[in-house]
Amino acid sequence: MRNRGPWWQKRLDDFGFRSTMPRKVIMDILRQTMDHLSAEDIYLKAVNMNPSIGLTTVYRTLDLFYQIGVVQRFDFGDGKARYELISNPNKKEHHHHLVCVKCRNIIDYSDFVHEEQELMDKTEQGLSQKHDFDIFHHIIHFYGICKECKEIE
Amino acid sequence: MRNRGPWWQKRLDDFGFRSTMPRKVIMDILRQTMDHLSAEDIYLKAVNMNPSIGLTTVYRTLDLFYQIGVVQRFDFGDGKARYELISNPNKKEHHHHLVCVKCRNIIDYSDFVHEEQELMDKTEQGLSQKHDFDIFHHIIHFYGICKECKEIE
DNA sequence: TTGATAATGGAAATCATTTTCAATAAGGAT
DNA sequence: ATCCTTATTGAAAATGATTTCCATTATCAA
Repeated sequence: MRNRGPWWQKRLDDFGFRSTMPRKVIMDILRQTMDHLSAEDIYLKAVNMNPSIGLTTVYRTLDLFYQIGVVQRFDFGDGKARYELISNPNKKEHHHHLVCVKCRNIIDYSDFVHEEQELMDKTEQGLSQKHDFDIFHHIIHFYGICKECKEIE
Repeated sequence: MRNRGPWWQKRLDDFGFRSTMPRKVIMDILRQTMDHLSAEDIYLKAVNMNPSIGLTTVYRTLDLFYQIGVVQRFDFGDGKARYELISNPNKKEHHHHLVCVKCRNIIDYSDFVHEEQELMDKTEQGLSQKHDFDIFHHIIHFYGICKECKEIE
């Protein structure tokens, strides 16, 4: 039975991967949060839903999801990878991140994205040509101190 | 004897840190390259210059340099931190990175930086206000495939 | 229902980085 | 120049995230 269910299941199928219980559980977890979860965060939630799921599988699954373009993977500088679902595969909804270097909280923002997008497109084109480099995507992170951490001290 | 030598030595001194042999060696290495070296890259070069230098010291020194604002630290997604000297502490010469996801090579670019800077300043201001967030710096990385890797296949 | 094999989980391995701790060396005071 | 305090060092062990190994299990096309 081919190409049934939600888009990410179709994508698994298209790539010849199976639609297994751990993959469904991990996908559910990703869909139910706005946070930027680490592999271990996800593992803890997954075990809660089905104790038989192993940490190894979580790592493997997240990597698989990353490879087939179902999640984005970020590194915010705390030594662990963090994952975010790509909710709509067609229009890559563009947002970037504010990272608090104190509490390590991450704020998504999508303001200024329009002007930004223009400049970024222009920059990408220019860079592609100048360096003969095929650009797939870019990331922008702002680092600083968040409201709460400012107030604390 | 205070505040002698190059700016980074002054900075060490201002922070009350000593100017030791390993620190000098590591600084020399950083000044002699345009590459984005990992701790181990630097360790290998350092041992070449003075076999008594230990890997631990390299990690510690790089972290120290980072803390006092002498180097920048980057993560390009290959699981190891990479370091770049801040050549002039006053005018933070702004450049960003093109990262080849195949060969992991990194190209610095400083084109488009002027327009980019304007937009980034504007964005920083807007975000700071909206989220009451003090922004210190930002990073922009472009990911893609470099010229050489395209030609290979 | 079955059979080939993709996927799994647990344990052990790996890799970058950090911690511990006793020995050493930088640099202000003498 | 020498002494003395203590920051700094190097080696080994510890840590933490992620990966590999491998025997068992589960998915899905036939």
